[in-house]
Order: sequence, then structure tokens, then C-alpha cells
Amino acid sequence: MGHHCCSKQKVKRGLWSPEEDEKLIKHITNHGHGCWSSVPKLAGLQRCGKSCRLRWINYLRPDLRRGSFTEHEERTIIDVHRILGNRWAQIAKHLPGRTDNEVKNFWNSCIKKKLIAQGLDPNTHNLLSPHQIPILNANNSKNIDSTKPVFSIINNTSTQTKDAKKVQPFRPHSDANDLVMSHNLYESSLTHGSSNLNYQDNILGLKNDVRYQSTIGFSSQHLVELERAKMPILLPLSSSSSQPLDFGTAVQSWVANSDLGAAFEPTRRPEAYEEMLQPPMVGQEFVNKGLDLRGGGVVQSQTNVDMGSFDGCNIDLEFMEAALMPTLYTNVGSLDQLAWDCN
DNA sequence: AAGACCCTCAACCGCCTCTGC
DNA sequence: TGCAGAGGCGGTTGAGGGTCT
Repeated sequence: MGHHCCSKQKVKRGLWSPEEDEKLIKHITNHGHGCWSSVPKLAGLQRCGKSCRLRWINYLRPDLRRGSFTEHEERTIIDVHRILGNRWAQIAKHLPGRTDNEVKNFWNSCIKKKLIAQGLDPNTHNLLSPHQIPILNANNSKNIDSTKPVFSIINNTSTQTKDAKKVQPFRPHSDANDLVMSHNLYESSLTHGSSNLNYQDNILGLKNDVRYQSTIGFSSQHLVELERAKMPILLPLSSSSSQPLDFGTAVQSWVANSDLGAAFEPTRRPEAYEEMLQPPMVGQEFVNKGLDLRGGGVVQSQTNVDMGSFDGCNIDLEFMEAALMPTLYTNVGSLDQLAWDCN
């Protein structure tokens, strides 16, 4: 059944012929794609608009980078996936010339297996427990239904995988307000079998709250350790704007020293990254730029989430997420232990 | 040589969000 | 406010080529 955008038309499906490619390239080169649903008609193709869009984005676009993934790209995918999960489009933004589809395929056909072979859960990037390893290895044999997704095998049921996709609303704990939690708590949560899968989804829920609902309320003198950096740096974060420049400098240093730097460099608003490294704006300058000054960190309205700010340093929000998520992931064992000020 | 099996990846499906009316 | 269309995305499929037995 065709998509609603082309359900009334007789559309061709399957692989694209060179002639079709040529028509599509010619049309888009001369006229741009405009509204995709009108492209097939204008380009003289018996295809669905979505199919044209996909073909162009994933295969015909001139800025695509073809060929095998480099070691650095592979490392980048793993590192960003560790933070963002299966958000292929977001991951692909960190790899110029690569598409979400390409990254996804590479992950499923190559990286996932490598991680499992290394004893790592490809979903959580944590060590697999001993009882999971033989199950996953057995999955490579014909004795196991190989059509089952790896993660459903990890969790024994496929319904769990489906449920895990639902992002639960984040509910902050009212007690502590520390971002940096004892690693013991984290380890304790592992010992007591808290679900990393659910945890990661809750982090995504948290992220949604960051983006759309809340103001980040770090209390003063918190240290955020960017533990993914090769040379971990302790960043002094303060809601009193006492050391904003140090923050920018520290981030700059972190980026310079980290092989993750390129991966986390903001792609949508490169200028935000530059702004982040500049001396802080203060007072009226924030207001002039339409920023909200509540709390220690600031997130703009729902319709403009590209940029947040932190103690006077403007930060691309994705960069901030990228910087903070590993810390949360490493140091916070469960949502009960995570303090978050949503007011 | 041939069939079975495996792997890759282009393409599709269905769902979600956004936007305009 | 609700609806419909368009675009975007992640999960999945299946064709086709490669490898194994």
C-alpha cells in the first residue's frame, strides 16, 4: 500500500533505475525539490514523493560521502550513540556526508556485533552480564530466531523493547540537588538490577523536560566531570555566574583534548559554539536576546531549542546534552537519585 | 558446481511532529 | 481547536551478492 501522499497515483516501487535517477537529479538541480509530493509529477517519475525524497537524501545528493566508514567515524558513532541512543538522524549530523540510513545500517550490520563481541550491551554500552553473553552469541547460530531484535533477546520479551520506546515523563526527586552523585550509588543500582534500558529512556525523558518544560537549576559549586574526555576535566559550574569564562575555557580545552570534540561540535548552529567560547553576556544583553534568566541554566521556548545558555555562556543545547549526558549516565544510578529543579 | 546460508544496504512502512488553514 | 497534508524519523524488509559447505 502506498503512502497517503501518493495513494491515488500508480507508483513504481523497488530499486531506482539510472533513468529515474537522472530525471530526479535533473529536476532538483534545475528547480530544487520544493514540495516533495509534487516532485514526481514535475520530474516525470512514477514514484511516490517520499520515495523521491529518500532517494535524493540517501543516494543522489551531491554532498554525500560514499565508501567505508573510517575508524574515526566509527568511534564517533559509538560515542554519540552511547549518549543519544538510536537517534540515527542526530548521530548522522555529526558525520558530514553520511545519512541516518547509512549510519543505522552500519550500526546494525557491524558496530552492534563488535560491541557484543567485546562483551558490551550495544544498547546501554555497559558490560553485559555473564548470562546475557551466551544468549547473544547463540543468536548468531541458526538455533535462535535471528529475526528477533538483539534487544528483545537481552530483555527476553519483545514487548519490553516496545515499551522501552515510550519516554516516561520525568519526575524529579525533591531531595538532593546534586548532579554529581556517588559512583557507589550507580554501582549499587547495577547490583540491585535496575534496568539500564529504562534508565536510558528516562534520561531521554529528562532531556525532553530540559528542552520543552524546565529550567535547569544547578546549584552553585557543582562540578561536572566530562568523563568521556581522554583527559577528564572538572568544569566549575555556578549559578552565580562567578566563573562563566572558566566554563567556556574548560569546554574549549575539553574539546581540544577529546577525540569526541568533532562529534559534539554543534552542526545546526555553529555560531552558538563560537558564542559559547566568548566572554559571557550579562544582564540586559540576555534580555535583549530574548533569553530567560531563571535558574542557573536557561532554555529557550519550545519553538527555538537550538540554543540554551549557562551562566552567561551560550551553549548549543545539543552540545550541552552531549556534555552532560555521559556525566548523568555515569554518576546517577536511578532517577530517584537525580535531583532536578523543574520549577 | 550448486544449494544453503549470511551479510549488506536501498527502500519501504508506519508513526510522529509540525504547519497551515 | 481540530483536521489534513507534508516532512522527518526509526524499525524493518528483502533483493542481490558473497561465502560456506
